[in-house]
Amino acid sequence: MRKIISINLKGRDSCEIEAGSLSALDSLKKLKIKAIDRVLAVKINGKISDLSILLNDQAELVPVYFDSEEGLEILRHSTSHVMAMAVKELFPGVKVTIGPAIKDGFYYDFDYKRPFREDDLPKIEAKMKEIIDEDLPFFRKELPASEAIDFFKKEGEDYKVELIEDLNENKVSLYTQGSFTDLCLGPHIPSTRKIKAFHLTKVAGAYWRGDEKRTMLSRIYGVCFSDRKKLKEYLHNLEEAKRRDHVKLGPQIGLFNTYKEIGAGMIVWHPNGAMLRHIIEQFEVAEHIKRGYELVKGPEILKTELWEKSGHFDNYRENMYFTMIDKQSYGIKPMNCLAHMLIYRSKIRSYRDLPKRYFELGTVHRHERSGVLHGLFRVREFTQDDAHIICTPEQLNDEIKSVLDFVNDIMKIFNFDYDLEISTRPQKSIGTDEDWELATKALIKAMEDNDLKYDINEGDGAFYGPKIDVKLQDALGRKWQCATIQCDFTLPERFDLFYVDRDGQKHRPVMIHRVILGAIERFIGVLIEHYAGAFPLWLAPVQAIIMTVTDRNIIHGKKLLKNLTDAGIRIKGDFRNEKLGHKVREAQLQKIPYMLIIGDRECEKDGLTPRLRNGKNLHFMAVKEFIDLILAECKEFGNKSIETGGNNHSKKS
RNA sequence: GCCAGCGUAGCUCAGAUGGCAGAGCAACUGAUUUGUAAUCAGUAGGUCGGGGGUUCGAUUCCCUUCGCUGGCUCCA
Repeated sequence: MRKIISINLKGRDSCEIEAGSLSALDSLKKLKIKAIDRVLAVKINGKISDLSILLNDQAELVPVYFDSEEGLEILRHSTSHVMAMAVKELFPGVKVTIGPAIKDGFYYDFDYKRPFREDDLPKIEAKMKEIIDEDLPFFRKELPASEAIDFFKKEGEDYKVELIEDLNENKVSLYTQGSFTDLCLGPHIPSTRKIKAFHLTKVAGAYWRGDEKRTMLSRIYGVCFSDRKKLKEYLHNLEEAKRRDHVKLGPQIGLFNTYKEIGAGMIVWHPNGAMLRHIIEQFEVAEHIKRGYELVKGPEILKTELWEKSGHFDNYRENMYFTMIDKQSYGIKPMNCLAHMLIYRSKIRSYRDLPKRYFELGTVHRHERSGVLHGLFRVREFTQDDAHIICTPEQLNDEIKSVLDFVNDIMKIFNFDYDLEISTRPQKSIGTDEDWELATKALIKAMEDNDLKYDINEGDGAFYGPKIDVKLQDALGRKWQCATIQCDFTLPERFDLFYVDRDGQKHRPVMIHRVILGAIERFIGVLIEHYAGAFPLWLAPVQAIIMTVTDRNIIHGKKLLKNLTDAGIRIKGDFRNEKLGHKVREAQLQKIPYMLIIGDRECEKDGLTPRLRNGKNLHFMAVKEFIDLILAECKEFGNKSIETGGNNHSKKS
């Protein structure tokens, strides 16, 4: 029996067709949508599908275009299938596993008798281009799981068999293009020629199903965009990121270095970097004192017994270093909380004393696995701007809220946008379910009270409590975890912390662990890349450099050097017998904000002419005028001179 | 820790199918006295990351170790 159905473009044209007579693509054509060749898939009543699907029921259609987020995901996923096909043709005996779309591209994991190498990529890429030129259509087929298992067994694709068995579905779908068939939910692009711009970028090892106890597979990464221009743009951004790379830039501008004779993951701060740290640390101390924190300082090593008591020994041992002193085992601290607990416990506390807010720029050591180390971002010794707030359960909400405000204030000063995530109870953890629930709710409530939007990160909390993680975004839009706020009911219990309440009875306080910048090392790494080494004046380790034109000007230059140093300006002098252009070039490469040119004119009129690092010259000015200029600029924290694109700090819309 | 790649002067890089190790910049010395991204000349600089092996001979081939890079796992 013929059935007539009505189809329409969401909120627009509609028409009637015979059920099962037209594919989604033909229907879209019939509805005369724009730029049909840029459509990759379709949403049918909200559900995303292949264009080849036949319409059997009344449908509201929304075309999915190439450059939409969903379109790109489909395109990238299909490209991964094309890559898998190319690899199978080039490397007989290879087994395929999974190959999803990811940010900017895709990957596919393979099991082959040898891992893939970078120099395999051009061959694979060439093969992929052949496949794309053949314009092979993607076919979808649904079949019972058992049949699919038989099919993949025959093909020798054991990983696919395992995947289907674990799916526990009666029916599965397969996609085929040319000689290649893959287990896949879809949807896919109509045919391979839709792929216009891709590039294979790197090879890497990856564990089967992310489990380090299972087979090491060989992963190939690629990027893929809707057109060549976007691909070029992406590659250009990579170059830009390389130009800002703190691992290279840091040593070049005299901030820090690493030394293999000292050891992996250990940072040595050179004068400019030590100055930068000092500026940031001083700033932080002042900000904390302003907000009612007290400075404290714990030792670097504490008895192992204490780490056993806190739960670190059971839950964090692999990351800790231990040493023996007089037959006593000690652990080098990986966190700062223990001493803070004992400081609290050193007196009987009344509810009137709470909250106690202990702040420490605490240097910790963690045994990070060698493969994860990277520049300042992952190190084995680092300093946290760490505080522990011990308060009554009633105060918890307000305290979390004020920490969130604190984070917001500081991020604004450094000109960072950020996102928030709540991480819940992990597998390996201590404490009761009730406490975890209570703590998690407290975090959520504080976020909602502050009208902040957040994501949930299941099972990603610390072993002693859930946390709010702050992911800041740098000038290139990359995200970094820095601040974290963690709620803890367990350590107060383990250390038997209490306060005496109005009722004269002992009660258990709650503890918040929190950092604002996180690890100073990582934060400085982010800053270097954010500013490309050209720090705003208040952070610049060297704010200005005096450069003389000839030796006649040295006396005046030295006088200025003293005046400006006395005024508290971080200044250097370049009195070498070099041409001015040479001195300018070097200062420029060092990204020093102000170059103060001193020639005969400046000597006669007793002043200086500043040149900015952007190449602009200011007018001649007296020393006093320059000092005022600098002090005023420092007060702005550089927020006017950098553009990071909008100042949205995660407020709910 | 695992997979892959890499390590030659302070930096950027050449080099040799195994036969005395090179350039530019930086450094140092001298000349030059200079006005906004590199003045000229000269000098010095290396157990080719370390250790072991194969070889008449290793920076080159093999093993091992240290370090770096990109991923995986982990994380501030």
